Amino acid sequence: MSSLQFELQHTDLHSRARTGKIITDHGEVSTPVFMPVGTVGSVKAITQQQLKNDVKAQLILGNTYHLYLRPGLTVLEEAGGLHKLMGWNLPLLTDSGGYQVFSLSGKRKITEEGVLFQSHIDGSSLLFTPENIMDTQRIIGADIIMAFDECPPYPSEYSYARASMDLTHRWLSRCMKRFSASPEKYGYTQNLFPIVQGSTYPDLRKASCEYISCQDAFGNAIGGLSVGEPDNMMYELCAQCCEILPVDKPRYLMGVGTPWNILENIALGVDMFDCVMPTRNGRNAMLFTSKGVINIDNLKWAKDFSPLDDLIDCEVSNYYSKAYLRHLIKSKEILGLTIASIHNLAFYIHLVNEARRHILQGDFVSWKNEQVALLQTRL
RNA sequence: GGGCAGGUUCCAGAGCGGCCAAAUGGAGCGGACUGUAAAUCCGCUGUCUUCGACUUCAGUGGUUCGAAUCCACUCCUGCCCA
Repeated sequence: MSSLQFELQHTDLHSRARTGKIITDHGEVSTPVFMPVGTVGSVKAITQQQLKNDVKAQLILGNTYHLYLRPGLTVLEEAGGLHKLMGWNLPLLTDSGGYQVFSLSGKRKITEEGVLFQSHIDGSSLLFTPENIMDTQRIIGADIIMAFDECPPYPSEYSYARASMDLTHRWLSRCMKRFSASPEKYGYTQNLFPIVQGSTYPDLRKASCEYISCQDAFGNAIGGLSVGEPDNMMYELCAQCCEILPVDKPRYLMGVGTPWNILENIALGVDMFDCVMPTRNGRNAMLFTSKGVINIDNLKWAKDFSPLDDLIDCEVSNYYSKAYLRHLIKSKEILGLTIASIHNLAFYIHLVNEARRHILQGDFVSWKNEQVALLQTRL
């Protein structure tokens, strides 16, 4: 079986930040990369064309739990996979449903075998196991797929965190066994990323990173962060993980985060990020811009006819004014959701591209420190 | 000119003697949101510095221990008849 490729291009002298390239059968991805989240095969409120042309996304996410429920396996299989169903010919990554173990904690029961979910749509019982999650991700057909894990909440007791991590590790073995025993369905390569857990406990994180590193996967993910812990705690744990995880493999920090979170974690050696924040918060009136954070609902933008952001390379951000977007959002016009989502995603991707440029240029740390302060400004 | 029905806090609209600064919507204002059960959710929305105090339910004057609620008149609004 062939594998994806990761080429590490350049490592910063003053931090652990690096640039690289992931090569998949659906194209190349420059890292660091931010991946928009399209849970059900849709980055909410925006089209695939907008994703390519305005947002300039290189890779987007789908979610196994959600896609399994709708549209379901028969549709996905007959379509020839998610790429074809949704009309996205660039790389895709699917999360396994491990996050739903966390976010739908009131609707599931964890056992050694797997997780028994009560469907959030119709209440029916569904057993997700490492094996059937692999099978489902084969049918969805993303270029990168994730191991089935448990994302424990913050805070978690040590004993719980340890047991949860061990379970995730046992599930990983089952995932890898099933994955390697099952053929790719659509003639292109898929690769499985294992996920580090261990909650907020350094010794557990260390153990998990060491365990994960031994699997010799194509890339490795850090899970269980950005679930409510303070930023500094996240950075410390992430730093620790990046020191252990292989240098020559991409590192994916799952679910992170704010623009400043992303810059800080790039500095620690993370290559891949995804987060719902630019889209969800965009739909809820929060804009991330080159000059700081805007709540476009606020009265003070009502007569601000300046562009959303004229410092980034996005026609939508350069063209529409704050006053207009405020009007759309206040009026609950559907176009407002689209413009806000495109802008926020374009901003995130611009930011990560700038990070790459500064890493290559050699002034990443000073640029990053300046940006981290600036981007948090409440405008 | 006559007959009905009404005038409540930004709007709509409950309340019809004390539990009313006044339900519920909406609008407005503010906040939250991190591998998406989210175009969602949570506050605030008469004045004052909090417990609390004070001024409100078209206006004026009454009845009553007590009135947005009852009575009288006045002023408005809608519909109907001349």
